[in-house]
Amino acid sequence: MIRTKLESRLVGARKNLPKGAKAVLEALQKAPGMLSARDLSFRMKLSHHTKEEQSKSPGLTTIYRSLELLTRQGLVQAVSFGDQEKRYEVVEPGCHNHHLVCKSCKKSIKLRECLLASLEETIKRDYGFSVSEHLLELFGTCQSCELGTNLDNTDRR
Amino acid sequence: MIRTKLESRLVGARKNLPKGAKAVLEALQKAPGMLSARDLSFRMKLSHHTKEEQSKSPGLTTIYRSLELLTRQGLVQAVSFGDQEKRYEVVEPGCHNHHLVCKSCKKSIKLRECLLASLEETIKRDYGFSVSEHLLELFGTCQSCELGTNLDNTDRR
DNA sequence: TCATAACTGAAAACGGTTTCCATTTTCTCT
DNA sequence: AGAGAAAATGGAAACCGTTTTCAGTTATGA
Ligand SMILES: [Zn+2]
Ligand SMILES: [Zn+2]
Ligand SMILES: [Zn+2]
Ligand SMILES: [Zn+2]
Repeated sequence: MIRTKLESRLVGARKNLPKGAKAVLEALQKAPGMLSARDLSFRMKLSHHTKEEQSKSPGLTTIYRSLELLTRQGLVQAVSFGDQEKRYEVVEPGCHNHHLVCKSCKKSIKLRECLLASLEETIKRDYGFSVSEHLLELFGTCQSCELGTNLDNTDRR
Repeated sequence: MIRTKLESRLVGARKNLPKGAKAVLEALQKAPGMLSARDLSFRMKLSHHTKEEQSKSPGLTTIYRSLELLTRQGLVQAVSFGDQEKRYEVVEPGCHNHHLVCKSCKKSIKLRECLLASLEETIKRDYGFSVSEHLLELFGTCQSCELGTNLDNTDRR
């Protein structure tokens, strides 16, 4: 098959991922929400069955390195809540998400769109500042927690 | 002088601050921008002259405790940029700021108003989620860096 | 095949923050 | 003022997420 260099680079992006990174990406895809590096490590171990298999799941170092790689490639997003721990989630390649994080049940809801896209224009005009990245996360109480109808208090971020 | 309990509590807020916290608040007020706890510690030491005096400036532990106290009282805001280190700045009591952080010169510009205040209503409607706090910081390039007219590259956050 | 580069992981280092605990300062009541 | 209780303080150690180091392993490609 004949491809242009650009095509190869794009198509190859996923293929050429090192084994560890591929495993991390898969695990993240299966995960219900955001995961910290350590959470991820646990989950990857658990997803195997025998002790022997578990020991083959990548070490923390590789997980961190893979997350960094995947983030650079735009396949994964690091989410920061202002605490020490970063969480990671898969994203539409090149896109990003923001979240509503319930302080009561700890679940997080993805915003359907970036609230800032439109504002960056305004900021350029008002401040002469060109925004290239931003950090936006919202905290509060989700509907079911507010109504007291939330029985599921699993800390599943 | 006769005061209601509430009045006393409010007026007293600053007065009743422990010595260390008062010192931290003062240092923070004098500072040109946001400071990390460690930066703050340095600055407080430097602001004294003799060795003896310097040793009287509060230790890091007290600084952290004071920042926590001042934050609880709404006099200081902890700013998070998604890295490990928190920065602190004084705010109008009970208010908060967001910033435009230049990735080139590292200076930060305070936004004149919170961009989200109006959006929280929309979010309540669209997601049934009551926002009580939020994290919003913007990164990019400031005007002078973009124009290349910024000679002052001091890393003064 | 051999050489080179890429990848991996355990242990150690790191850096910001928090905890522990013994001491000092401040407050309260007499 | 003085005794006793409560609050504040600071150095050292612990903590915890993350990064670095380095020695060993695996893929790549002439
Ligand atoms: Zn909830
Ligand atoms: Zn966005
Ligand atoms: Zn700049
Ligand atoms: Zn705001």
